[in-house]
Amino acid sequence: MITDQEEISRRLNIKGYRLTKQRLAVLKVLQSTKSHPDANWIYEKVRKEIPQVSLGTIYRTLGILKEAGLLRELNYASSLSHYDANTENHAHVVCTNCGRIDDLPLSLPHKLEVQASKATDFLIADHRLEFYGLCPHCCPSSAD
Amino acid sequence: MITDQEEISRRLNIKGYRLTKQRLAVLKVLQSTKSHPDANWIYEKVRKEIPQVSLGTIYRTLGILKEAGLLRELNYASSLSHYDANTENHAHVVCTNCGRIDDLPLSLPHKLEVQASKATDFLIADHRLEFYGLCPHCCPSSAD
DNA sequence: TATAATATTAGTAACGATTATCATTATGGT
DNA sequence: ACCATAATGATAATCGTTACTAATATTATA
Ligand SMILES: [Mn+2]
Ligand SMILES: [Mn+2]
Ligand SMILES: [Zn+2]
Ligand SMILES: [Zn+2]
Repeated sequence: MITDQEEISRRLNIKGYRLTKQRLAVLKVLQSTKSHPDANWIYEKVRKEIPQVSLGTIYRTLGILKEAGLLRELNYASSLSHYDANTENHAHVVCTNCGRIDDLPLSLPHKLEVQASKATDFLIADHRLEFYGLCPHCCPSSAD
Repeated sequence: MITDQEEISRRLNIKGYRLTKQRLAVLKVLQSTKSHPDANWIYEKVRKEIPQVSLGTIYRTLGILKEAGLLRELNYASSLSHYDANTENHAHVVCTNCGRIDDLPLSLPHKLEVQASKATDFLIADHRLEFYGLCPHCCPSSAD
């Protein structure tokens, strides 16, 4: 998670973008949660600080921050996108019932990345590892 | 890939669905390709056999076949869903430039599944492993 | 500091993939 | 054949996301 404002600005500048208060606000909001929120959730939070901000700006900003490598976009079957300020490679668990997304302190062994590179003629740059199941609240056999 | 018609019918019946010619046609089309197509591609193919079929039926059918475990739905950042008749757990490589999706003959080590189960209180049922990069056609350094 | 060039924004309209609705048709069981 | 129910085709509606545009802010230049 990149929190240094100079570094944030630098990363945006590389791609030809400026650091505006809207962009910083979006990133701060995303960095303040562990919940992998969607664009609308971020919009509602940013509005508290910048009431006249528009949802279009949120989407535009999320795209730009992603391009600058300051966040990641996650999306799941037939649903909307979720965003994650943690740009380190890490796995997720997704509840197939309620949509809750948690981090998993787990990364793909380097060996597997190498194996993948060898098995294809694609030039691999990135990967995603996700587990699906039921969270404690949605698990029927649990008395939680 | 489940090709036996009795088995297809059985799997649908378990979920309370019948095997209709539209449903069989959709599954056959999907099973005939390795390209992980989207709903519209499937629609165009099915139309050749059943000209009056509607796109709504394609979507409805894909949902039902998925529920019956006869196909998988894949989707990627801010894009439409793609479908895969191979329901075995296997990894994919996705070209971030042109969208091409290839299979990777690679599966997640069981050890990692166990590790994931231990690291969370979710009840894990499934997972997805994907690599992102550039296919040979989109790779600038390649003279292909 | 004025001025010009450019980037960003808010507001809103448009888009497009997916879902829902509903009248009609097909299917399966008696 | 009759009935109950499931599935279809046609079409309308939904909704997340993008595109457009005029106004505003920022940066570069003189
Ligand atoms: Mn995360
Ligand atoms: Mn596949
Ligand atoms: Zn849940
Ligand atoms: Zn490509």
